[in-house]
Amino acid sequence: MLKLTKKADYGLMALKYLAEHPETAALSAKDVADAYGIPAQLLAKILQLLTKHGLLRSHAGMNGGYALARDAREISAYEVIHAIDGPFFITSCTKGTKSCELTPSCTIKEPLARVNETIAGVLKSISIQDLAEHEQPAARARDSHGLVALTL
Amino acid sequence: MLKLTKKADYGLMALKYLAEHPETAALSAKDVADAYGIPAQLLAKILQLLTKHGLLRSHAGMNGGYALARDAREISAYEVIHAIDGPFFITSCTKGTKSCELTPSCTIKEPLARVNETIAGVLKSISIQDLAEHEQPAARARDSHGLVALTL
DNA sequence: TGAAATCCCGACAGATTCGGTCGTATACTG
DNA sequence: CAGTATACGACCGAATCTGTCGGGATTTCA
Repeated sequence: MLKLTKKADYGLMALKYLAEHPETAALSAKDVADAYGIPAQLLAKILQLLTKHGLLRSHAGMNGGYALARDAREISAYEVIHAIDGPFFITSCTKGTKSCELTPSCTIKEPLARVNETIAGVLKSISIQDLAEHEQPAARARDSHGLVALTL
Repeated sequence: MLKLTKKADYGLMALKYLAEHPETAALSAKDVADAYGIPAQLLAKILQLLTKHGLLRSHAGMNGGYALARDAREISAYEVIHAIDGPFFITSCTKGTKSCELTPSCTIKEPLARVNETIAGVLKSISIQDLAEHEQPAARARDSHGLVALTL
């Protein structure tokens, strides 16, 4: 399936929202949740995670809330996803650095590890800022799907 | 998480195994399952799926089994994953062509749809043959992670 | 023709993960 | 002190995933 969890989605949406409102010092979890109609308490936990990973700065109390810890250009989608869903590996057997113990003959994961890196690279190349500028940059001379090339 | 299901892993492993044994006319699900120590009945169902999607040809009876329906070079990892896990979308809200009804304000998915295409493109560029030749082609003048570029 | 091997397929149970809620504690503001 | 907000752990229901079971159909071979 290869799909993001809803939490990661929510996290990206929230950061995008924060990036779009740089004028306000901080936005509460509830503000953002209401803006998108997502469960406030769930979003709160997500934002707490992002704070713990240094992507956001939080402030309790009245007029408190969350703000980007860095420029939107300096926060990649990869960081967000990684902070929320943890490290991802395309092969289900890969856990940390060790190969799969269960099926020692799993020779598939070595080539897929490279795919993994490629995907991670793509995600790293996308910043929150990119998401915020959702005015699509129009198909400026690009082929079918962005630029894809993999030196396998 | 962004990870393949075990089924998809098994499917890729099985196809790779078939690609590595072109001399035999057909291999039974049990043969392949034993080779990798994976549940035979589960693998059988996976191979049936792949057959239904035209990636394998099956033959019942003694000395029956499965064989690649095409040259290993002509079967992409994308097809395998797609056949087993169904269409994948990186954003959890994307269902078919319709936008997410739940959160109509989900503006995140448009940029991510492009990431999705990129990933699909990478997966399409990898053939079963590539997996079978797991002698790594050595880092032949490649930067950090294959070639990554995305015209967002 | 009958037995063995093999594919085919639907149903189902167990485990895991995910989404979401609740309750409580803590921190800041005024 | 009262109100607003984050912080965090426990928990539950739902969905998904993994794996198993059982019965059937097809082919080969003796």
